[in-house]
Parts: sequence; C-alpha cells; structure tokens
Amino acid sequence: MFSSLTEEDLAIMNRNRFVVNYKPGELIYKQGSSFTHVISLSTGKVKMYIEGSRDIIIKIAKPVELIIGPGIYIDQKHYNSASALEEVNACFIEVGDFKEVFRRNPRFAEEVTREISSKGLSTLQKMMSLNLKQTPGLVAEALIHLADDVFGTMRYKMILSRQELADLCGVTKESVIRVLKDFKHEGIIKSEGHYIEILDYNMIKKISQLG
Amino acid sequence: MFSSLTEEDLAIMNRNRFVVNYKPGELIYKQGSSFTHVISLSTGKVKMYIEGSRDIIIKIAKPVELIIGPGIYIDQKHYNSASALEEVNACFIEVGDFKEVFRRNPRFAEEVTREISSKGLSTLQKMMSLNLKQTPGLVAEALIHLADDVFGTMRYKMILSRQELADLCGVTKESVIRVLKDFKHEGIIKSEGHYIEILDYNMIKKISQLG
DNA sequence: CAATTATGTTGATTTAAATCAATAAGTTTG
DNA sequence: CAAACTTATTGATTTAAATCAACATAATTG
Repeated sequence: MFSSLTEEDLAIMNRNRFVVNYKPGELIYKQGSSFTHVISLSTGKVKMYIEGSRDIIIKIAKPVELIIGPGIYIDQKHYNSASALEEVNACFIEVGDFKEVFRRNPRFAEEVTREISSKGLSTLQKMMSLNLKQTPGLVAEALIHLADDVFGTMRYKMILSRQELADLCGVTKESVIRVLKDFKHEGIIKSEGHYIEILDYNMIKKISQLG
Repeated sequence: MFSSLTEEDLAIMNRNRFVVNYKPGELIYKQGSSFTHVISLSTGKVKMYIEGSRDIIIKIAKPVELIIGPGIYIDQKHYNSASALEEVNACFIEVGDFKEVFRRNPRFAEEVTREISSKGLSTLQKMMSLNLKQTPGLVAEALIHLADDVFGTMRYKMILSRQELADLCGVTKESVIRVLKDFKHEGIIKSEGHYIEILDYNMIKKISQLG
C-alpha cells in the first residue's frame, strides 16, 4: 500500500511503535478523543462508527489496513470510534513519527493523502446511500459490503448483532429483520445459525443499485 | 491559507495558470469528469453539489476559496459538480504544477492534506445531518450556513431557487416551503422579495441542533 | 439447570415526509 | 403587453419506515 517507504522511513516509524491486543467488544479509540497514533490493523475485524443521536457504522475494517482519519492534519482528534468485533492485534505508530516521514518522503505524502482521501470518499459514498436508498437497498448494500470487502466469500459468519447490522444500514433493527426475512423468502439469501449466505448475488446487487 | 508557499512555488503554479469567467447558472466542472485543475475562486458564489438519483448541494463556496476534491490523489476525477450562482471569476492551476509544489514543499503538502481533509469532513458532517435531522432542523441548518458561512449577515438575498434550497436541505421543495412558512409565522425569519432575514438566531440555532 | 438477562422477531400503530394535483405568482419573450 | 412558460405555493393523499408493544429465542450466570 505504501510502496515508497525506505528503510530509514520505516526505522523512524518503528521508533515508538507498539502492539496492543483487544478482546471482542473492546473500544480501540473513541470519537472526540485525541488522535495520537496511526493504527495498523494486524488481525481481527474492527467496527468503525460515528456516534450521533444514533450510531452509524461506516465500515468494517479488516487486516491489514491502516486506520487513519481526517483529524490527523486538522485538529488531531478522532472523528469516529473504533471497536473490536473479534480478537484484534493492532500496531500503534506515533503521529509525530508518521508526520516526520510524511515530510521526509514526498511520495509517501502523496500516498497518505490518497489514503485519507480514499477513506473519506468511501464514507461519503456510504452516507450518500443512506440518504438516497430505501431499506431493502441499504440492507442489500450492507450484505454485499460484508461479502465482498470484509469476508471475501458469499457465506460468512454474521459477527454483527441485529442492532449493529441496523447501524450499518442506517435503519432500525426491526426494519433490517423484516427485510432479511423478505430476502430469505425470495430465496436471495439463506441463513442457518449465525451464518448468512448470499444465494443470488445478481439479484442482491440489483436491489442495492436500484435502492 | 497556504502560508508556506515560496516565490518559487508560486512561480511554478503560475506557469500555466489562467482565469475563466462564468455567467450565472453555468457549469464550472461536472462530476465524473477529469480533474485537471485546482481552482481558486476569485469572485462569485459557486454551488457545489453531488448528482445522484437527486442532487444534493454539499455547500455554497465563496471567494477566496480553493476548490479541490479527494479525486486529485485518487483517480483524477471530480466527485461533485460545481456551477456558478452569480458571475464568477476563477483561476485555474494545472494539477501537475500543483502536485509539483506539493512534492517540493512538505509544509505545503501538509496544508493541502489538511484542506482536503477539512473539506471532506465538512461534507461528511453535512451528510450526517441529512441522515439524523428532520426537515425543520435541516432547513434551519441551511439558513445558518448561508448566514454564517456564505454571506456573513443575518439578512441576505436568497440566490437559490426553492428547488436548490431543497437540494441543500436534502428534502423536497414542498417540504422546504412549508417549513419556511412555519418559521415565518413563528417570527423566526422574515422574507421580503428575494431577501431572507433571520430574526431569532438563537431559536433557529436551537432548531438546527435539536434536529 | 433453572433463572435472569439480553437479543431477536412479529404485528399493530403512528408519523414524517414524499408524492400527487391544482392553483398562483413571477419571468420571459414574441 | 399579452401569451407562454417557469417557479412557487397550498392542500389532499399515499407511503415507507419508525415507534410501540408483546412475545420468543438464545445466552449467561448463580
């Protein structure tokens, strides 16, 4: 992802680096708190969410991903919260060290800017969906995000509670449940135990796109 | 805004710089098109909007503001459209020249990253509002944006049509009209001709915050 | 393993806002 | 300046989804 890093650059970022282990459900950082470290997610999936009058899950981050937000060059605050969905190992790099490399290495600076932009854009596009699509489209979109981006398979263990799935869709848990039921009856998805399987990918894609 | 620029930096950006004049209503650039220039808005207000199944106005840009989006370091595409609300003069800087300075001057790079992050964050926060607030709160928020950020006065000429105001609030024009009527009856705002005046700023702020 | 608590499901009701439809007020132009 | 057209306003109706309330299932714990 950051192909431009030299040995020296890496040495700088390793100076104060440390690793932390989180248990499922534990908070990694909280919206509004000080943005002191860039986090490289080594193992385990992470719930990235914005807290407002209700929570909105913007994405499920998976290894190996750099967790960095717009606050790093604004006011050094976090603009979302992150919590572990599974056992997580995360590598913390001091913002000061990170910024030092940013200044040393212009190509890295470009890559970082692209990374921040790219994450911001994905979040924005998610929020656009929440505004434009209705419930079935939103649930379809969430199920596709999980299949394509998070698990990489059509069948996966639903590690989110119904409430969390609702937060990912930006609707109430009752609405999600009803739509899932419909999808099941229409043979688009299957669910057994905690597993969900997308049976008709084309159909669910279509529902997601039509909104 | 970009205090770090040296004479040499400016010379690079001036190499291919040119100015364009737009009449009210004219399109400055279109979502999806190639992001070839960073734009410095010299005079006139600009409507920044995202086109989807319906338009959403993300903000009204005013002079002197740098118009730059996340696409510059992703795929060199525009992720929104911009059109002139008034007569506009805009200064075009080639993306190549801009990026050259970004690489030359690390402090400028930081400032640019902050600028892109900051714009992205504002847009995101607007979209969050659209999701969480209901119509009166959204209309209040839009009126405040115009008063505080765009015009800097409590009384201003409403240069947006009702449809555009609706697009700024993320609701239908009928809904906007009804809420404006309510605000008027409650003595929160006044309108004569094309002018709007906020009479009770505290109240409208409260409505905006409560949602 | 029974009891308690949390999570999930279903149906009934309410509600906010969109849509639909008709009319009014402004603008533009031949 | 009247006709044609666009934009704004108002009221009636529909609709999607939230809320509310009851119950079921699963998970946890003494």
